[in-house]
Amino acid sequence: MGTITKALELLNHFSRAQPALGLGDFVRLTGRDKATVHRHLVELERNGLLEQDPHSRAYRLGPALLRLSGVREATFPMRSAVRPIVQALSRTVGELAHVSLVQGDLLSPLVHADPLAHGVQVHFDEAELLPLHATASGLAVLAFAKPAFTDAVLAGPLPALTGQTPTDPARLRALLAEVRDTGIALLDRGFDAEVTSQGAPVFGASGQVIGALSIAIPAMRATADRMQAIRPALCDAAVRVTHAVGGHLPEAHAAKWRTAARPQPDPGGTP
Amino acid sequence: MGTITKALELLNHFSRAQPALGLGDFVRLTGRDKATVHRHLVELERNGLLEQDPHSRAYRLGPALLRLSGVREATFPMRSAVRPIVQALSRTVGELAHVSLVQGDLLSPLVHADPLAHGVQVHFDEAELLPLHATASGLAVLAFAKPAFTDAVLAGPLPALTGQTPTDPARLRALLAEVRDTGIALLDRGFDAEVTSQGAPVFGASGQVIGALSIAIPAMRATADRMQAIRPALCDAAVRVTHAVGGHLPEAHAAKWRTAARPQPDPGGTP
DNA sequence: CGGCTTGGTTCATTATTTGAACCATCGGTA
DNA sequence: TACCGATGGTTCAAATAATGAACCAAGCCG
Repeated sequence: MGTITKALELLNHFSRAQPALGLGDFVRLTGRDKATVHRHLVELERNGLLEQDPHSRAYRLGPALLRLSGVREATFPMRSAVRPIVQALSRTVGELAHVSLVQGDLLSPLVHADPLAHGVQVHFDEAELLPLHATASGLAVLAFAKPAFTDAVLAGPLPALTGQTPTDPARLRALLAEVRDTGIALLDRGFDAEVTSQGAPVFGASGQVIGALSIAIPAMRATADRMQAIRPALCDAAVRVTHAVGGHLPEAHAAKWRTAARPQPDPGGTP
Repeated sequence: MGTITKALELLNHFSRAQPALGLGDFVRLTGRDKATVHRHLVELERNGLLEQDPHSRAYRLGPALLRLSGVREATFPMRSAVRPIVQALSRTVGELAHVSLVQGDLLSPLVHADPLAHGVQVHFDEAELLPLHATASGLAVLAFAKPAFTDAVLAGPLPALTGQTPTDPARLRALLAEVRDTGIALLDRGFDAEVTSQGAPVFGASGQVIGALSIAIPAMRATADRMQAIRPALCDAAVRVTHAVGGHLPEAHAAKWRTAARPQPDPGGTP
């Protein structure tokens, strides 16, 4: 891993819950030497990616991020193109929906929409990076990613976040095969002990997976029927998101969703 | 200069006018070796700060910026706190106004507001970093910055952007003395041959300068009277911006503005 | 096909990052 | 006042990672 990555990874420790971190916090979080971390922090600050509170000496995300994200949205308005689709989906199914994009071997949230239709609601922090092996979004990505990428992820550490997180590579491969069949990933309480989610891949301009669109439901409301009922809307929205980001849906996938999205005609099995 | 800074400086070459750049472009812009630049680009991409178009192979700013800037604004809403003040100022004086913050030895725009009151209007690209020695904002900053900082900047290269750019350190120091006197910086056609601007410093929590609020006017409309007439509104807005960002206005400065902002009672000179 | 441009890779050389030990400062406490 | 423990920050020899000249590959154009 290069120095640049080591420094940039510091940025990923910020979240809504932890908007400011001190030198010591970073040392604990990264396990790196204090001097190293400090130099990285100073260099990030010099470039405006961080900002140091002159009194508490804690670091927070810097103003350059606003400037740069502004340029991106002004010239390549992916978030604003995707947001209405996610909002519409969230409204029609009455549950939390989000689009997240692959970043290294994690998923980085792009937008989420909260329908606020129920008293109990899945909580989503757009700042937190999501693991690939423990989320429906991640499975949707892994199932359609280049084999080399999937292999690399399955070879890496696969921490169990709940008692139900799939951590065995063999079991994960079986799950991925299912996802490839249906075009949709389903994961019950793999990331959070009280959440079930269902996701569909989102593709980029040359037909490669770039992320996923998912719906997260409190496990208590997530009956098999309900999950099935959601599918058509999910597939439809995933296609729209793919198009909104300038992506191209592989024909194989389009066909899959035309059938998979349809309510199962006969659970007993058809020829 | 560290490796991290070298890599992050690549991000500063993007703008609204140049939202995507190829490897060769960066090599030309930075003067660094192709291999080096390429590695930096790859590492920035891995961390989501850049994104590569799979077809054209050009790089553009990445989606991680959206996520990170979202966290910053959610937890430390500086931009949204400042925007209304800048908009109001822009509306009352009928000219372009902007707040920019110090970042290394440049200014990084935070917000700008366009009143759209005249046919001819100053154009402002929020993505472009501004030099300290050639802008009213920069002079406002240099005048009140720590001497070590000002010295370092004046010792560095001071490129002439127009025929009127002050590039002589001695002349710059004279200008800064004037700025310290009035609390306001005025610069005529130093950055753009057709623009005059006037700026006031913005202070941080411990009373140090962190940036400036400026008004930029097409030189043809910038009569001395008009520049003078603008001052009270500019000072007032700068105080509000300082407070909005959680900053503290040094008492010396507050006093200065109370007098400087008032229309000059007698141009002939008073005791 | 050959020449030109652009993106990307290799590997010996070189400069930069690294980290253990050290210093400074703050807040609390006797 | 002196002491203590925490926290942020700095130094300099040792080790590792960054560098760039030369090279390869793919697309484009006549």
